[in-house]
Amino acid sequence: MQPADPLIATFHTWMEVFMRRSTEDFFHYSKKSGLSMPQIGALFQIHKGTDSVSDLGVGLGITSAAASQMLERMVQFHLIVRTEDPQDRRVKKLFLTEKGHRALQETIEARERWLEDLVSILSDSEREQVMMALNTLIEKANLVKQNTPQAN
Amino acid sequence: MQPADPLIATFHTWMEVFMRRSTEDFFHYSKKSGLSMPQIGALFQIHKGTDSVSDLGVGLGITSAAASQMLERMVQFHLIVRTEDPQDRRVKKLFLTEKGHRALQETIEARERWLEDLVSILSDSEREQVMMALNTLIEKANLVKQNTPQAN
DNA sequence: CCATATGATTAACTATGCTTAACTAATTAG
DNA sequence: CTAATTAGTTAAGCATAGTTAATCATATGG
Repeated sequence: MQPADPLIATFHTWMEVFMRRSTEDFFHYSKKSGLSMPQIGALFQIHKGTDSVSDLGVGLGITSAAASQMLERMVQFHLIVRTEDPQDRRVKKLFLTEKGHRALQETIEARERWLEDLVSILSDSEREQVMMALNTLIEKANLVKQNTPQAN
Repeated sequence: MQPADPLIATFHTWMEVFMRRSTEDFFHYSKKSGLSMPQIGALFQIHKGTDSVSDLGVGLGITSAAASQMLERMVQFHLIVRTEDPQDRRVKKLFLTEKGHRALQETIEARERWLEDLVSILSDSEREQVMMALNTLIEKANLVKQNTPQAN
């Protein structure tokens, strides 16, 4: 159960602290914005590049029927636009509207609010240390194998 | 909109990368486990120390009626136990069961799976750098003002 | 003791999110 | 041209999650 790698263990501790602080903000934002978690998930998927109804279903782990129904609501709320693909008219192309983009941005910002408080109490040398480590992580994250999209 | 502080900006980038990778895992776990997001939120709250029905409602941003109904289901699923407070018999004390603890642990682990891949491609010096930075963050996080629980 | 306040539950109702099954329209294969 | 496949939608039905309003039991203040 306990990870053997001390760095994994440290990440584990950090995640616990991090989740404890950000989850609450996240839920409260979700409530205030009127967006449900599945809807936020859909915004994320489309932001990530998913652009058809059935792919959205795969990304969210639901049937395409469910995806279609959820989309219908989100289109009505003007979070997403759904247009016909001229190449294959059976397919619907999905895009975030300006409102959809803004909503997604706000969910991210909601989780970051307390990070600002955390950053504000770091000394200059600590800031530099954290900055370098994060940049390392960001750089390396791009090298990690993508979640194989068609793997089931 | 764009944060002036470069460390905040770096955190922002890291969060975007991090969210992109972990949100999907999280949703899939939620599906597989049969736990809904509000239920996971409830487990988190109780793990955090919330131990009465109305406080849980406040923590989740819902009415105590809704909290009571959700608890009833979760008690039936043996995720939570609900006992009478002998001090004040109107109050119900809430605790996670062994099963509840395990479920919560798994939600955290689901988000960490890709972190293991990330850690595995770090060099020794990078590992040390990240380890030190995380320990700094963990230590400082405890000094940040708690989310004022009764602030509305 | 009685009135009031508090914590939790229940009832009635609504919306969302999901499923399966049936259907429509468009594409592709023969 | 027809048959089969694919993308998406619609319908029926169910569970979850939320609301407000009413109720019950326990505490508390006079």
